[in-house]
Amino acid sequence: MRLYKSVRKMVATLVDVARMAQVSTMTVSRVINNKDLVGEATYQRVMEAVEALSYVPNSAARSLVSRQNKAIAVLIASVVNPYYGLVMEGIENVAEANGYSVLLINANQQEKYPSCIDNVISRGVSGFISSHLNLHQAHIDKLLKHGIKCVLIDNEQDLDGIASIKSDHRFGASVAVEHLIGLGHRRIGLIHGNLGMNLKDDDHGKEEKYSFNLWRLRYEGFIATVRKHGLHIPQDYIIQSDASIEANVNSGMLAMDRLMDLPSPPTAVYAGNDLFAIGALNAVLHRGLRVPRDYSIIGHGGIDATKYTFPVLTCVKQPRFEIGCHAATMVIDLIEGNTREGQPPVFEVIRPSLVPGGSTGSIA
Amino acid sequence: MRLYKSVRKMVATLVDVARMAQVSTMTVSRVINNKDLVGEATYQRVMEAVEALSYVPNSAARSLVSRQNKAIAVLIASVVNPYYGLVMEGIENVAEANGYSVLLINANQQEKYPSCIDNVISRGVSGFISSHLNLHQAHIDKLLKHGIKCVLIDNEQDLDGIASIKSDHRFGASVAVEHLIGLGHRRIGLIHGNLGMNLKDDDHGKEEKYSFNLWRLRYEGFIATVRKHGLHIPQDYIIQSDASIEANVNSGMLAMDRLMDLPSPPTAVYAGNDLFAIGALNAVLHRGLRVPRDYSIIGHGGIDATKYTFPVLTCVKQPRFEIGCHAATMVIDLIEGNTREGQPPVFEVIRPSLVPGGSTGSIA
DNA sequence: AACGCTAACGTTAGCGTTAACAATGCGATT
DNA sequence: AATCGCATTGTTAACGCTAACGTTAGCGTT
Repeated sequence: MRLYKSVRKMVATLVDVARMAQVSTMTVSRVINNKDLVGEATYQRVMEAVEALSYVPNSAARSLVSRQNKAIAVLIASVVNPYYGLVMEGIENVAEANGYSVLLINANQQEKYPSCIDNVISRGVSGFISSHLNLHQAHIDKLLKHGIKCVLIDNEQDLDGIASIKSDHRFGASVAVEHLIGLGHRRIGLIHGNLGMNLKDDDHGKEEKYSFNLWRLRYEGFIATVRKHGLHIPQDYIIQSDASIEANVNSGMLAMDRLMDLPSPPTAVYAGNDLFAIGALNAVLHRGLRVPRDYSIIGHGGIDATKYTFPVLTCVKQPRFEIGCHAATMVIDLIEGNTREGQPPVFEVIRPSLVPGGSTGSIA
Repeated sequence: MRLYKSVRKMVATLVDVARMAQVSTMTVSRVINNKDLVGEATYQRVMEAVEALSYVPNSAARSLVSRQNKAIAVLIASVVNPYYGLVMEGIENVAEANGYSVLLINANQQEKYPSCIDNVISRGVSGFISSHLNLHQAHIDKLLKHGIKCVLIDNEQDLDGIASIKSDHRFGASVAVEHLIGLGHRRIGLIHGNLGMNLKDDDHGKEEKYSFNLWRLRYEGFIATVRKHGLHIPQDYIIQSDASIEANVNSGMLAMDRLMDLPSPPTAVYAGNDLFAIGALNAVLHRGLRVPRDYSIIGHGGIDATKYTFPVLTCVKQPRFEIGCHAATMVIDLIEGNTREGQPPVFEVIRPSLVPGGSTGSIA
């Protein structure tokens, strides 16, 4: 006789419940899954046993047999980035409402992607959401091969046939600029991040064509809109800054300083993200000037911090919560086969909207 | 002959790898777990097969047999709360470095706790961390009964014998007040949240004694410190506000307005959290007054938003990243049995530190 | 009365992995 | 040469659960 059970078994299993309720394990299984027909009396007896033993189903066993574990892996670049909070919240909400769990995975460096992907596969999750990463076809293919349904949020590259959600950054930029123009501004500055052109030819990047880049899209939206209104924007009104999470606000300040130092500075600035905008705002205040009296400033993103500034920052807001909800709904639909077979993958574009604050005003 | 395999098997398993490498499954298992001795040649052969089949171990099967799934569940009240970001980051970092995954669970309402706990148990995680919740002994007992190791971060109630991490809120408050007194302030206001006394006697709360409440501790720290310096603080310098995440900044503004309207207002304010402080700051600026010229303001927490204000907010900073790291290290130690059997559970107290900013200054 | 039908429940096997033990082979030791 | 020891690999059963199918009893139908 082997001594497998040396570690005393402390947790009740289906077998224990079955024994206690004097039924077969299958009946217990049916009861706790609310399916098939089970007699009323039996049902009660089983439930009592479940209570008495405080039985909780073992999901490892479940997913082993069902090849589904009702979990969704979420890959994001940084938990700290205030942008993701609401996205996560949206995902979590929908997931929870559908009985799914969320596996959070930090993919802060591109080199880590492969191991993250393996991790995801190994965990046997049913669904996968990535947010604002730069996943390649190969990564996704591996996931798909393992039967994992994928949804991408604002992936840098366009990937064929993968369900995805994108923010309409170009549109957002145009909303911002239209707002400023509507207020009478004709000299408008732009602070943006890395446009993703002229990439260094490193090993990974050689064959990549960035068909999607947040900064370039916002830049293009800006240019298109000012052009549409026939405004002439001098080259030195457009400043590229460091958008890394650590530098953000600071580089916004530096950029604004440069703009204010121009012989003929802009009267309004569209900052490509909220932290730039906050930095710009602070730079103005630092000189003892006022917003929006001296400069109007508008941000893009809609993070909470925009509500904490004085004056409150006007910004273009991305519906982050909704994006998260959408993404989760999409994966779950994919997992549960709610989408018709032949149908092409969902490909949603979400439009941001203007949130008026106190940092923009009519030109004097 | 049954038709089990009707869904074509698309993912390679140990058996496939074993067959390809002409060895037993056990040998493959040994190879991928890098343990026991495996011959060099065999090792290579197996690894090749693993590569060729792009085999990824099935963690459901693993955890079924090992009763461990190298996952840690993290229960927090709100993903959006900027406070948790860095805590999560710390947890994630340590977890990942040790091969653990993080299961994120949103427990935004106290009524949801039981189902969250069941969820955690069902998922069969090895470890459990909760952050800033109000878990009861019963919740934890259920987890422990199922062999799940628990660590609590700033749980509202003290629970016997459970490893936990606490911030020294009282000390933090004293640091803040000492800082203000050091600058010459003698009329100091306090904005705080619900002290958790005089609780309504609802069904759940009848037998509860809150031995730990963030706001009360900070309040006590404030009182003790001003008393130590022999300062007289009139009752109307102390304002209780709504600290819910939605109201935070606004209620900080309202509170500061009330303070400024006093016939003899304080010269400095210790706001019990950063968002209160930001609100207070904005209230001052709104009146066209200046910080710290007219009022000094200090916050407590150290969220990123403190760096975005103008002037930058002086605050007492809780080492959130470190707290997360600690918590994760503690659970993993518990899980892997690195702690001696007889040893009492770890019970750590973390002290915050002052982060000087521009919102506090010497009294005129 | 023989039949079929169906609701209610039971049996069996298998999901992919690993712990425990067994077996093998080969050089070294006595 | 027989024995021992060790390194390496194999065999078996079990983890907890559920899909697929089998069985039973009670009912109505012809």
